[in-house]
Amino acid sequence: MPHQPRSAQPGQETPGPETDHTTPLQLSVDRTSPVPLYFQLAQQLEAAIERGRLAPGSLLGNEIELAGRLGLSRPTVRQAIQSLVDKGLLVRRRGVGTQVVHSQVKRPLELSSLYDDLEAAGQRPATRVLRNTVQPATAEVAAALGVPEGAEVRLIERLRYAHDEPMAYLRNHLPIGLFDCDTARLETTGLYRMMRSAGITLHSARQTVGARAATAEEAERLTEPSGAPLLTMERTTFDDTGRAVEFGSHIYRASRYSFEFQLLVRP
Amino acid sequence: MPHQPRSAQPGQETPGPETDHTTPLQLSVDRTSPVPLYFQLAQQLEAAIERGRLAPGSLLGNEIELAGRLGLSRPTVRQAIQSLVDKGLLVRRRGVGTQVVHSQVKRPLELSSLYDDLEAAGQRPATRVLRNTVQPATAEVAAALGVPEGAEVRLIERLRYAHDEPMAYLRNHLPIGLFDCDTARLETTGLYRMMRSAGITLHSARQTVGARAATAEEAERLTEPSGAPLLTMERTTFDDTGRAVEFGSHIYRASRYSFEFQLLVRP
DNA sequence: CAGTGGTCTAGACCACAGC
DNA sequence: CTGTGGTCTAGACCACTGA
Repeated sequence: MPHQPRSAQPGQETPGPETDHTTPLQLSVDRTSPVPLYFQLAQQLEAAIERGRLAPGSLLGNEIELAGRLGLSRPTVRQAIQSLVDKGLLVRRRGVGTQVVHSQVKRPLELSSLYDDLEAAGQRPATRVLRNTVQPATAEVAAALGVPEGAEVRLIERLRYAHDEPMAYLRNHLPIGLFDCDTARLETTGLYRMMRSAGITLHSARQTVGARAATAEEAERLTEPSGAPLLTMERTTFDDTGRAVEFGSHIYRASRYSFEFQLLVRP
Repeated sequence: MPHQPRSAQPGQETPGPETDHTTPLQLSVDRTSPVPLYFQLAQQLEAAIERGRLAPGSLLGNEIELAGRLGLSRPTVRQAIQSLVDKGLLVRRRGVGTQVVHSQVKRPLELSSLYDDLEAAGQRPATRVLRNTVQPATAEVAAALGVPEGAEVRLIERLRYAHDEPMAYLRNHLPIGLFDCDTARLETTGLYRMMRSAGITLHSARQTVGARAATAEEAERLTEPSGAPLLTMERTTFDDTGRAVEFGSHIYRASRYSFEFQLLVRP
């Protein structure tokens, strides 16, 4: 997600090799594969767009013809196209056709953990677990997690480092019994990765991002001067059944971090 | 979107009237209506969930039976259900059935303008346009908007007030000719509302949120003490064809604002 | 006008969950 | 085992776009 080291520059993407506008595009499906036909087609179209074989703005050819060419039914082809429309890669216009979206649309950023972000950025992340206990939920935590006030919840406090420098102070509350919350594993990986490997399917998160000046204690913990601007984030994460699986209340050194994310308009 | 006055409290939702778990739910479609059948069904299901007539976790009844009851085909019913699954209101489990998600999932926040947010929060927003000109695009702006460097783009600088107090300093770059950018209208409404009424369909936005200390000039403009923490936001907004329609670079008084938004995991 | 996507039908077989 | 959703087919008619 969303978190990005300040140092990371949004590099300009180099254009792919010259697009071949003559051949109509090589597409085929494997009916012996367990992969759904619509999914195979969607993957191939997405790859073609990605590689520039389908130029931005170019028409895809009508659905009937595409279905005939692949030996598929029209609904199946439509399902493939629809999945790419949902991803924002294609646009359908009645009476016109289906075209590749103009300009390179960057793919939406994933809901990843700060740990993964740092690792992907080559920042050599490290974690120090300051606390890993079970406590009764305060009113705020109970409301966020949807548990009764006073119910036991796990509290985890961590310092996240990159290149041996503190980057963020992370405070998480989790429902107990959801998955094994081993301190040793917490030190070597991210919370979301632990959840995913426990079979939890993350679905959405609601966040509030703000800023404020660091207190003396916070400043010391993050090796910032007192009063330095901090980024604050509160996040409640939900799984695919709508249950809250995590409530976090974090602070980041604003001098080192900013959040990057993609918002989608829900029509 | 995203922007929320600090003062706004996320009020606890009061539970609806007692759910009737006996009657299977009143559903019907009007075949004379121009509204698609799957959409009518989706609306009714959504309303039922909203009103608590369908309790969280309750099963919806299988698709075949539902189709039979409504006189619809299964694919049509599936299309309705799928749209609600996409919205995060329903969960499908093979071999189990379709159930309403646990816990009230808040609906994703919209990509609205700061103006709309303030207005919705009863903050009586006002805008002062400081600048509304056409300029050659800098490298950064050109990259964000996908236009050649040096091409003419519109530059708008605004101060946004709430209750007669400055809240944010907004700086926008827009492709020229996209829509009429009248200064008078800018003072009485939001940019996104102007775009929408010009027929532009907003699709997604990519944002970066950070924080830093205010410079002397910024502090004065926002009536904050020098060095006060500011929230910074850069945003590029895209329409449904993938074209960048706006690039903004804004600062907000951290003492007054935080951003709230919802992230969705794209499977 | 012809061509496109938007919607809808009435079937079919399969994979997986839970008993 | 039964019941569920997941996938797929081969048609159909309509609404809109652009020439």
